[in-house]
Amino acid sequence: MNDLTERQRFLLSLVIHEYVRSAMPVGSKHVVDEFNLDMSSATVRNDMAVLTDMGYLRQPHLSAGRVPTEDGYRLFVSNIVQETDLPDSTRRTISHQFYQMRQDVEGWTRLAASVLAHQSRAASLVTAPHPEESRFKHIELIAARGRQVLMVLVLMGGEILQRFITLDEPVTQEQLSSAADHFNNLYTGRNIEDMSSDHTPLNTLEQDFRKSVLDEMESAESMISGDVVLDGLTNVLAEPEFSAPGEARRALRVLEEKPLLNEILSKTVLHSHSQGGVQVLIGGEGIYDALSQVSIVLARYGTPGLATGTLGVLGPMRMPYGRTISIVRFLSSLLSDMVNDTIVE
Amino acid sequence: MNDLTERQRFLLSLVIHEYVRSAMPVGSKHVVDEFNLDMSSATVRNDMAVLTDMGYLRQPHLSAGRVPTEDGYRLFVSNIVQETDLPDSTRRTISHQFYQMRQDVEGWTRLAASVLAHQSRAASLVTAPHPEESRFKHIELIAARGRQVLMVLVLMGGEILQRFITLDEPVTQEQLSSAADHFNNLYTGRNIEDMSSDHTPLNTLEQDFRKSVLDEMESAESMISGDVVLDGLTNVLAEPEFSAPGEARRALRVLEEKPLLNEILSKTVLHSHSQGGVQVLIGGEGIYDALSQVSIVLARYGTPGLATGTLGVLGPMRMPYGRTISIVRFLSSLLSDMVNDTIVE
DNA sequence: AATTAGCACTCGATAGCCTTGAGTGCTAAA
DNA sequence: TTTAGCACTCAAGGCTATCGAGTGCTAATT
Repeated sequence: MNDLTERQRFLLSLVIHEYVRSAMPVGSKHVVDEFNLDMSSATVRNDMAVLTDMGYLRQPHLSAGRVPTEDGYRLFVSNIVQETDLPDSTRRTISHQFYQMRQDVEGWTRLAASVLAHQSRAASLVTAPHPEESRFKHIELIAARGRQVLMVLVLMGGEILQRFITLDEPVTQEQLSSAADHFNNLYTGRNIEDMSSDHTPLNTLEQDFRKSVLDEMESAESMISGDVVLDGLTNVLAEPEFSAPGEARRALRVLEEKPLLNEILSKTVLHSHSQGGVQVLIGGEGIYDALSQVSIVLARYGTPGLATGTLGVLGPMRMPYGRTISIVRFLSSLLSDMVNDTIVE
Repeated sequence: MNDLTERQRFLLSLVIHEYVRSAMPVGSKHVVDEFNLDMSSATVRNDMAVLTDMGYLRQPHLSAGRVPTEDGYRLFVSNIVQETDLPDSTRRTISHQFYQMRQDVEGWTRLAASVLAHQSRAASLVTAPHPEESRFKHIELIAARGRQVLMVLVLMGGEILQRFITLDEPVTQEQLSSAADHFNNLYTGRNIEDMSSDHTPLNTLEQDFRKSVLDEMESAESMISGDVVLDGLTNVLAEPEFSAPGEARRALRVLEEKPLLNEILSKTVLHSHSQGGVQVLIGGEGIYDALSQVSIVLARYGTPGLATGTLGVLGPMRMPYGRTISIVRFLSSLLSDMVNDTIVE
């Protein structure tokens, strides 16, 4: 496939491996020596010339070794790379950490981000699980100071929304509790549409709250992902490609600019090269300038239709893809299990 | 004070201003020209020699200009600097942003971090408001899948804790609701001690939950601060002192390593140089190696005894202290007002 | 036909050397 | 006490020479 001989693809993978390891252009002789190849450097040279012509390799300077191009990485990831499985002991350790966290939903995302960052030695991002459809589970109304009320809204799936509401006139906790009870009896299990079309008579206070509840549920539904938890940003700073002034900044900025990040998280599902559920976005793909030096390995987790989230890793394009993909896949399935085991329905 | 003449202190402040601006060693002639001083460079030179002898300035190389030392910055911050107030228009814009966020408690900390980062052009950190004492306000028990129960615990002050609990046997939502009601009647407004010494008879299920509630409240109380929200990490990467390989990493790592960060947040209240409520930690103060290149400007906000949080800025030691202190102070008072206006009690 | 040895060539990186100039400390005059 | 004057220091920048890893091409070898 792709007009490449088996040997050329093999050599491409060797060059990528070596470049990932050393971060320096890889020469023909170097490859032969390093991997004890049973051919001469001239042979390698010829094939490398072909790979360069085809756009998979590139020479930084005319007299230096070869470096993989974006296309080279892409070919490698989609056709050549094989995942390097995590050692069993590591898998067990991680599973155990999550088991101990099973009680603390908020802790999951933080733990996932932390584990991803450590294992991949890159920056990680994890969004909390988020239901695709907002369905009412439970409401609690709590009197705060003055005419303020704290509304705590629990959705099917376990998501908790909280919001302050300022009323026109003060009310008692009893009135609030009664309104909450009323809602809980009326709406539990129903989605926005259901609730909108319901015309059970409500008193003025309740009508106010009903509007707030619907508002909140709608904004929850339209949100693609909840908070993004980041970790390991400093890992990226250790990479040599980001020692040039401004490069590190450009790369990490992607993670701090929420609009851009959200766009990438939502679009990437379509645009990128998939590896059985794990998405790999290599170097901006000509679309995102800010990503020109980095790659992102992403996966969704959870149960489609119910609650899903996204998790992934951002690192230099010069990244150990086999290993990273394997880590992301493992954590994705682990988190899916967590979500499924404890989902509120 | 401090054996320094008025002029020497004045010159120190000029050198710091100029160094903060240019990031380059400041020479005697440069100071005279830049600020149109009515004295000769030789005079400045003499005073700068004195300041150097006293340890407030330093020469990177024997033939270059002067750079402030940690002690120099400290003297400057504690005796010389005057705050540069934010323009009224900026203050109003910020106040308005917070006003629009008034309903969304979780949004406060994020907004505060974002504003801090933008205004100070450095990295910012904000912890959510956290009550010093855990007092029970409300509990909600929600059946999840299998024998799992989602416990939602609201504390006085508005903090919401959520946790999954696995029971030995399945129970109905009715049983859960009844237990929750019981707790709400029994414990509202009471603290841990109160609750521990209460011996109202409870059924087995309720005893289990009571233990979980107390556990959770205790761990909330012992937590010094909630989640730390970070923003603007990439701002720091633009600073020239962090272009040296590894320096940026060392500086930002402080923010990613939670144990270290927590230690600093808690200890700093005592150890550092205060500016009327705003704490300034300059260059690790010989204690924290990781901070040797950076300064942190911190303030607590909220109401002591009720709920408090911490917010601040981390930037290069070469930082516009007057401006930064003023920003931190402004946001601290703004957040304090927010907390006081909407506190749940 | 594919592989390999041989070779001339390219060009970034490193080292050495020189010049430049901003900044210094000191001394003597104002 | 301040300032003018001056000799001195030393990093930074420019120039040149050398080095060597790596290349592409051609001709010989398998």
